[in-house]
Amino acid sequence: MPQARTSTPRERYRTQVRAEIKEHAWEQIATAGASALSLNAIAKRMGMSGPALYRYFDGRDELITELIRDAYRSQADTLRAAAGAGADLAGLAHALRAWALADPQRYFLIFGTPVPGYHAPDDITEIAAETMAVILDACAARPSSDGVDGAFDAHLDTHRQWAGERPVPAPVLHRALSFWSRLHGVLSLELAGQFTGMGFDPALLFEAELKDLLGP
Amino acid sequence: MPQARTSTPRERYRTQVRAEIKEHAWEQIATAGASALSLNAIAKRMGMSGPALYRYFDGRDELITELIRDAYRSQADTLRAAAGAGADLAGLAHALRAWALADPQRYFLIFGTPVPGYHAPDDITEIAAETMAVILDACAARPSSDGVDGAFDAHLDTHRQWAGERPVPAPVLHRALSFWSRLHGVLSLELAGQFTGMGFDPALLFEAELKDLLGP
DNA sequence: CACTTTGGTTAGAAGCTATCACGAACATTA
DNA sequence: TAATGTTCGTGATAGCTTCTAACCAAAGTG
Repeated sequence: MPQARTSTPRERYRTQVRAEIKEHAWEQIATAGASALSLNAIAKRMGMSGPALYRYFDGRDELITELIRDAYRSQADTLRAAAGAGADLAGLAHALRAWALADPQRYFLIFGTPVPGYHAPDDITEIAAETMAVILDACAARPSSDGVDGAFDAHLDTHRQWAGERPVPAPVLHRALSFWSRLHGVLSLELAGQFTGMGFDPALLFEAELKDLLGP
Repeated sequence: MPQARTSTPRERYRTQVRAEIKEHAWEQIATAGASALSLNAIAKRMGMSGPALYRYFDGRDELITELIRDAYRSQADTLRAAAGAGADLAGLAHALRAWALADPQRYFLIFGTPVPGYHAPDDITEIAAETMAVILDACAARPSSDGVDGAFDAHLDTHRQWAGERPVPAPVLHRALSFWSRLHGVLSLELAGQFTGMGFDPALLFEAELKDLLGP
């Protein structure tokens, strides 16, 4: 059990209110999108008047940054939990898809349209690296041909600092990037509704891409 | 030559002003993103006061819808031009990438974060279908095994209304969807800056994905 | 020349973010 | 217990946004 002595009643209240604010923010984002997030609306729905929220967040940007942080953390936790439960690459893919479908706007908060001026804080890129680490480990666990066969593999062999200290062969790095980008391709198009009206089942396209990814 | 008699001076003025408004809108979108598009700022930069723009567009939504329409048209024209110049699937891929890199925010206007309430007008989906038609034709021009090999191919064989009347075999439909989703995967991640700081060249990942797509 | 349509203006309503100054509740210390 | 300091919430205000309404002038039309 964590030591509860260092948390004064005021701190507890503060963190509780912050959590409640984020709760309402998520609800609002899920229904109207991140661009329609209104501090005023959140405040009124919580029974207090506008400027009160500025006691808890420096402004709209800081709130959104915090939500982005939580989204990254949620994604990393989900994949880590799946990997911890013994999931292989296919299992990770399904976990990722379920996580994305559970809240599409949360997915787009991470992978959606970038705001030209915005630069994510360093700790966020660290959390993103954790997600990548889970994928990399799952890729390394799969048998693969060790030969460096393509120009990209040769390039990756000398540009691998994003993989940290892991001594994985270049084809594994390649597989991880393909895994990420292909699943993101299907998922983002599906979540954005680009497949609606086309008449086929996006889940089957996802499975087909995954099968091709893991296949021969 | 089109008959110029049906265009009165007033109509010419009107379309010219509309074009100028869209010009400024694109500039603003490219630098600050679509969410930061301000009718007021456009008006002031054009030397007239705010509400004047409402003579030309019903509101912000209609302007953005018009920009989205232009973006789709630009994409379709680009791909059609490439196909007309004899480009194969690889050529189309490179044309698409160049088009996306030329204006990332234009790409995200089409494929970026969807606004929950928004539904595109019918003519926009028609233009999107034109783009798909170009890709489908290029896919059909490639030699491919005719056997229906996967569950998804079987599914596509009975859910193919999105391909119109084209009598292409299911594997070709499958190839077109993979082409679209995989290239979108790499492109959107690159344009969103998800690869920055990782140290490898996104162009080479794009080439690797393309090669795998066209390969054996 | 008179009349209608069109383009532009200013004024204003309603909404948003964000800052400021003040009062009230709470916590801590003398 | 009393005094002091910190934190929370308020209303007022500035400045921005979209968008409507009322009005005026200019351009085209009978």
